[in-house]
Amino acid sequence: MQLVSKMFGRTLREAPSDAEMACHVWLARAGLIRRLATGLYAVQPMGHKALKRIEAVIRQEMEAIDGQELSLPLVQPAELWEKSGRYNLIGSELVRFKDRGQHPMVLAMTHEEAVTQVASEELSSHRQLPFMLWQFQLKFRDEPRARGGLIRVREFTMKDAYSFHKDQECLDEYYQRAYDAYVRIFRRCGIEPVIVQSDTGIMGGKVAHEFMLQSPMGEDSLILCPETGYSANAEIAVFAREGIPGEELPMERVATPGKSSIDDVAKLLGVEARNTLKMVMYGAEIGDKTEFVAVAIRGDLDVSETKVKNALKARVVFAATDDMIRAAGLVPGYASPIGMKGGILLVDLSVPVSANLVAGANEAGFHVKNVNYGRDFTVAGPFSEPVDVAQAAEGHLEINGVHRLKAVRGIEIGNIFKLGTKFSEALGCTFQAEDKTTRPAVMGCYGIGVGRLLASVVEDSHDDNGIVWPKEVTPYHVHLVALGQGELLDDCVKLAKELEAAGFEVLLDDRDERPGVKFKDADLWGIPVRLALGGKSREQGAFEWKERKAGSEMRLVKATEIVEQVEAFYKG
RNA sequence: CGGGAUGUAGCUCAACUGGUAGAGUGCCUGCUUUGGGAGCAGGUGGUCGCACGUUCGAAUCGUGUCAUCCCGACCA
Repeated sequence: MQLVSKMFGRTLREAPSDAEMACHVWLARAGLIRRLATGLYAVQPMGHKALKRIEAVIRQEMEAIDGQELSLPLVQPAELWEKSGRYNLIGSELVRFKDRGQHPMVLAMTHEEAVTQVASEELSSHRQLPFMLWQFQLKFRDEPRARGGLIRVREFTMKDAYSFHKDQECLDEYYQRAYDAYVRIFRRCGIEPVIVQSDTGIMGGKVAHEFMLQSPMGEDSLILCPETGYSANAEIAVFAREGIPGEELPMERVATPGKSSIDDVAKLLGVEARNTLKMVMYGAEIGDKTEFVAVAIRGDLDVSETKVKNALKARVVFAATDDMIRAAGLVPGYASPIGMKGGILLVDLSVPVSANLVAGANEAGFHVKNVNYGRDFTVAGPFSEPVDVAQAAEGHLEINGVHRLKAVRGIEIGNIFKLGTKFSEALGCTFQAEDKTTRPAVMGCYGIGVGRLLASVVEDSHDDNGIVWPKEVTPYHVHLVALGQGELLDDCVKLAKELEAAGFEVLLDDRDERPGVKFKDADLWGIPVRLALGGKSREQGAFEWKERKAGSEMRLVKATEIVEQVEAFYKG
């Protein structure tokens, strides 16, 4: 048993001033985490216990889908990352350094390279496939912006799993098993995940899902359609454009002095934002070239940079500078697709279905009315037709044009990804197939940030007084509160030993403190079952049984029946 | 990397117009108290982030720097 009087870590009466999110406040106030530096946290003993419970759940589920646990190094030779092409692809979030022999090294931010390298050394025959390797391992990502306590940190433990298959079909089948295992993991942690399709980027994969905790504090925007079941991260969500039909009118140049924003222009001309055409300009690194890219999109929509990046197969897109814009013959604030010279012009699907838009005139202080796609301009560059580069939002039509989409926020707590053969090809992870050909393994990867999941559990399960642990991940099963010393405390120790003999972990508050202090701390720590022993209950040979969850009533339970009832509670 | 803000006791925060450091809480001691963060008394605890400058004198003004937080950009 853990005696509170001896437990390292104390509770705080007030939240640290840097705590914004509820999970950060309660983890800090309960003494489970302490900040060491930006994005770097110490997890104190009680927090560590909860982490280990979460890991145990994950380990069970990984074993249930035939995963084999291993351990790969955090420090890796840069060479490995050069082989996969990510050494130069990834920016400064990848920490690079040299060891004493001046060899370039990195701190791994994920382990695809290492696991593929290791697999390639063992794999030779299709008979060995499929297999799945996984680990709990540190990752280091020098995030430009850590936030939310454990929600977004720089160093963290991730459960990362990698599966290897002889073909796509086998991967597809396994992917579904991993998907189901993920649902079980989160439910056992008390979270009902929202599952969305997610960006696969240029990593070579085609299908990926993110598991989200729905929360207004989430960093991601999710698009859901309750009627059709469609769900996707907003950055890739598809939707039907509502057109603006009309007979094409002659273009007309109008003065709009000092009005360069969509809202200002629309107001001045007495039209809606949806009747305008806006140009959003980017620089894009494609291959080893930097290209100027202009996106023409209807004024009521926002550009999804993820979609732009994917459409262009670009590594990076960034906001274009005024110089780049002028070099393409465009006037910042009054840019128009008509008269653009050079570069790539992407046109969103919203543009061709909308008649007589107001666009810039490529001349400061002027716009042009009644601009129509096809008649007045078309796409330029590698694309022959308009593409989907708009960000979906609340109220848009789902792709079939029948139902309205909903938007919610979410915290990403896990992802699964059909990687394909990108890494196995790059690192030579091949095998001999039945037909004697040599083929690269088809891979999938599956990640869960353990610390972020811990924080998400708390974010999802707390009240005004502290944490409310779900049964499966609570750091202790029973919190015994001794409201006195001497024989009364002896009785508590006796019960604690009985509970431990039955396999439960017990926290015993043996401090010589007033009851109020103990109850306040009990609420902060949030152990599901609190058993208090005071003078009155002791006379009746009973403990006061109080559950942490909302609305539970206190009741007396005879000391002799406690173990049985705790067993029933945790089985139920 | 842009925009905004903040750095004073372990924690949360005060300190006017420049005059030499405060409260609450925590921690230690004693007495009283003992069912929802007790009361009284005494005590502990700070190079006012750091550097330079202005000044007779700087927590306070200026410059620089570092750190932290928020918004955005970024996020295999």
